[in-house]
Amino acid sequence: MPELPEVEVIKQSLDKKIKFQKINKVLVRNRNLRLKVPKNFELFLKNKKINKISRKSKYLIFNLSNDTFLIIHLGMSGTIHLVSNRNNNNTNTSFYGSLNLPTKHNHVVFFFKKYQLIYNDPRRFGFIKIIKNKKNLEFFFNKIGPEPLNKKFKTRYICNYFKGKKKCIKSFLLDQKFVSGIGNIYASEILHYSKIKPFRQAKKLSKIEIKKIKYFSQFVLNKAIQKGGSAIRDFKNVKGKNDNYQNEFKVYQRENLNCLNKFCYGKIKKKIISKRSTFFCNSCQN
DNA sequence: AAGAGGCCCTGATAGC
DNA sequence: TGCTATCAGGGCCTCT
Repeated sequence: MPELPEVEVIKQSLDKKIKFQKINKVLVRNRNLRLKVPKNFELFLKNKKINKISRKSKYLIFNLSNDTFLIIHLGMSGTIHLVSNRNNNNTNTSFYGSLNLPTKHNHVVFFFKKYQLIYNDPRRFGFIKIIKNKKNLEFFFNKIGPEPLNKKFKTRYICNYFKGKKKCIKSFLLDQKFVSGIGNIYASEILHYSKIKPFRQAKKLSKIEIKKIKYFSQFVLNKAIQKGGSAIRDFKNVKGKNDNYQNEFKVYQRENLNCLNKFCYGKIKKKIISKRSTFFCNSCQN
């Protein structure tokens, strides 16, 4: 379940390896991703150069030659692997998203001079899409709200957005139209830091509480990026098991364990909110 | 308009 | 052992 930090880590890693490289060839093994990979996909990308790699919320963006863009969304089980062409026996292989290249579900392969970039996605909730000019790109991202790390994510913006909204705060943190980049794991973590119960109604939050949510959204995401993302179930990070944000989880998947906050004797509870498991402390979150 | 719920999908795990 | 049920989750869609 790659959220903003995981995608950022992938972006930074890819930047070092395939920026300014030319796509020599594309192989599509399975077109049935969340969006169908079009028939002319391979031909269209052939010989296009990657001029820039960026990220917007959970989307990876490749700026290609001729004002075209390739965007990749990893859904919840998508991973990206970068395999060196020099050794086909998988020793000294560079990869992102998993410690080993899976044998199944390698749906799309991009061939570069030195590397193969492999898009793997068992559940196929992710997609790869070509966008043909900057205006269309802007239109595509218009539907998406600001990132927590963006200047637009202001206390005033949040307060205004929450006016009259009965939906709970946890649901809003997952609502990409309101704020983009937070997924189910970090939403629980952010609310625990903020000491706010996930099922509180958005409109009933005080300004101070909203400031806390804003602050800890940034805090948690930044810390996760620093740690190289989280290695949970489908997502494993290139930096290895000992250095990732998973070890920092205060509530996620800690049901019935003690709250880690000093002087708090509460227990972590699990509750399903809008079909997603949500973790919180029954004592120190108000 | 806002919000609730369904759906897409496969793999891991639990229970019988 | 082998079957079925359940859960995991992001985002888009439909319905009220």
